[in-house]
Amino acid sequence: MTSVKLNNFQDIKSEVLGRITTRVWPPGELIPNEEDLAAEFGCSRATVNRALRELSDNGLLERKRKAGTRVVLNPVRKATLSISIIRHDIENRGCTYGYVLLQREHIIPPLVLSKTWGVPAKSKMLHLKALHLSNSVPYALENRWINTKHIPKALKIDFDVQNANEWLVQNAPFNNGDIAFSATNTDAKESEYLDVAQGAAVFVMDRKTWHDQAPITTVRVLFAPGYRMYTTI
Amino acid sequence: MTSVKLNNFQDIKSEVLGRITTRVWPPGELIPNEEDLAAEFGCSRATVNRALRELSDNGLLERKRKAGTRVVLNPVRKATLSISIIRHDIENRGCTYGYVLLQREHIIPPLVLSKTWGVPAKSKMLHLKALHLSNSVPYALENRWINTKHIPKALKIDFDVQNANEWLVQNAPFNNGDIAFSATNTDAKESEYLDVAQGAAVFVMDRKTWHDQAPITTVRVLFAPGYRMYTTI
DNA sequence: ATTAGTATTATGTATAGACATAATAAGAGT
DNA sequence: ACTCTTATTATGTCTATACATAATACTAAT
Repeated sequence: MTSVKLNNFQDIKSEVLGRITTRVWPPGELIPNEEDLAAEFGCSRATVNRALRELSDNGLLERKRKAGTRVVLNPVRKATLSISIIRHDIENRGCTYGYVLLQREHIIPPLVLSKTWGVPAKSKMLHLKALHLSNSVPYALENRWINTKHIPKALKIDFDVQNANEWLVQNAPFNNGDIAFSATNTDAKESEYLDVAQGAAVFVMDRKTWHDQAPITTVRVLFAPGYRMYTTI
Repeated sequence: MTSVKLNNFQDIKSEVLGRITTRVWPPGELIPNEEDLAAEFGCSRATVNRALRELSDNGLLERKRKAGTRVVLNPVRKATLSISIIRHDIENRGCTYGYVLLQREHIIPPLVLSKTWGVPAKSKMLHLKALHLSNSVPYALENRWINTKHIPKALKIDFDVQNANEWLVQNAPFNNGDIAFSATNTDAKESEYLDVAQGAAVFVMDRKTWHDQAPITTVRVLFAPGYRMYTTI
């Protein structure tokens, strides 16, 4: 019964969202097709298309050619989270960032790693351990492997002064990667570095990145207790 | 030098992505405007616009009217993660889902909660504790508060047989919410429910949802050790 | 010089029309 | 019945054009 003319896709998005949440169009229901909605809203089909496409991207609608658009039965809400550079996280909170390289070695990695990356078992990789500090307090402990076969330049960089994370971002672009988040109890060494009691629960991020098929780097970051990763739906 | 005609926005996206990653357009650089790119790629401006808009949504480009489009200096990669219903997570792995209600009470919540939600301090809320099982093994422990002022129906539901998560999804729609992920050591009770050693590190999700301004529910879920949340960049 | 007003520019979005494509339904042939 | 072909339908996308809007640069008036 909205005879109001909706002129932009944002308005249409929220109108449609409203009908979903107020169950005018309940879960599983087939909604009118784009042409009909365009007629109802007094706009073009392209505008309706964009609104519905974005809602579909957000996981609220399911769209299939010929079959039409229906409200998702079990809305799998999609949240986007920004994986930023640790220094930015810290500085955005008004704290001063600090960085310490704990360890650097060019060695043959554990078999698990060369296996999962599909690189020869005997080829060396660059292994770095570093600590990120916020106001001189341990913030995150980073354990990184760099594929020097693909990024030989990395061997010449002095990671004592240059943060590996930031150097890689600038010098070793990647186009795909995967991330896993989990929790773990710190072992003796980790708790020492992070200055917490052994066994303290810490938030963990494991990330692997590739450029096309070539592995770039894999990193495991343990965030000091109290760390929270936020997002909105 | 690509004299190949790119006819769809996907091709243009990957071409532009390629130029970013191979540093033809290095971080911080201003790239040609949409019209010029359209001419180069032999397509219309609308097509270029969509490609660039999506790359901007992914956090790779920064676009400003009049100023133009430039490659982001510190690419804050954006990962989208799907917050699904726990039962789906379990069933998707081919396991059988189980659910046990541990506790149900209609009580005045802790002051912190009524404060952050802006509800009267003396008004009761529905408090539920439940355990999600995968193949009869504890998978996640859920601690939930439901705003019965806004969802009075919830008081009449038998959450012994009906999973609160799923009932709410179907009956109490929300249009915004926020989520935080963290890690914590289990206390005595939690470790008992999850059948793990006390102090075990567990992955935690805290979620609050609203419908417009009205708070719907807040839930804290502790996932049994070993849980990992995945996403890709 | 400072301010107010105007022009310029690149992105943001809408529109009408066209064709492509996936999924389904209907019909024809064996 | 069964398979193959042919419509039909709704979404997916492209095009050309138009105007809106934010941010900047330029210009005239005080």
